[in-house]
Amino acid sequence: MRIASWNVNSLNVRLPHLEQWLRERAPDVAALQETKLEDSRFPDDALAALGYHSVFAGQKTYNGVALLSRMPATDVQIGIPGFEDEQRRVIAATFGDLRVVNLYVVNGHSVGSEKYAYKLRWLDAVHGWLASERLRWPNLVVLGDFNIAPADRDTHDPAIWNDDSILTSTAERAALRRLEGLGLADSYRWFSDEAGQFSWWDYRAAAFRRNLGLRIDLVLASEGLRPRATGAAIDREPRTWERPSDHAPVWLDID
DNA sequence: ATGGTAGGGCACCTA
Repeated sequence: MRIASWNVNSLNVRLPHLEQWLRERAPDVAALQETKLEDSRFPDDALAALGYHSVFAGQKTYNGVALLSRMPATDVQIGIPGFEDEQRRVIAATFGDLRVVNLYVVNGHSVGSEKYAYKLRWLDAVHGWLASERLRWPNLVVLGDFNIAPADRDTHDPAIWNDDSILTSTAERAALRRLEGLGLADSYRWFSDEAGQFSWWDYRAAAFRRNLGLRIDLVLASEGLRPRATGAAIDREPRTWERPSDHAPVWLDID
């Protein structure tokens, strides 16, 4: 079973990319972020033609998340329970014995900004919710665009991406570690200790060609899934296509 | 190099 995540940065623009990628990589579950589409415009018919069910929570212009799956979703949850938020950043659903939580974590703009405070508040609310999800579901996968690079080896330059930089600051990394403290592991690290493996590259300054990136798209999995895990990947190929998303798809394969 | 590029939507905001 392949569980994937991809920040598509506008599904309106990236639908052809997504269709090709679904055909080639055949994920069983795909979590999408930054769909930037109102629900009435979600291309569920086109995705159904490829054999995927869709559940989604979108809005105009910004944010938007979706879960595509071979089997229908049950127990769909949109948003963080008890946390008022107009921004569509969270959708969760159950597929068989697996609970899947798709997150588009707040970017945060810059350390100390209002958006940064919102990011930390939002992550705190996610932590509280996931603590109960973790008890309810032994097989829990929390994946998406975390907008946090877990460690220095997940950045192209730790001098730039330091304790005071957005996406790598001390408080952001502490929030990520708190989520991991619930018994969730960065599953990519079950398979690779390599530095310089990135999932996002800025559109500017030829960052992809120069591999100036960050690994901020993560698949956290409950420790009980580790014996079932058979591989993890960052799929750089769609980043080489014409008019790409700035993010690469990532995935975890489990038996 | 406080720039650079991309998406949405038509003036800037977000990333």
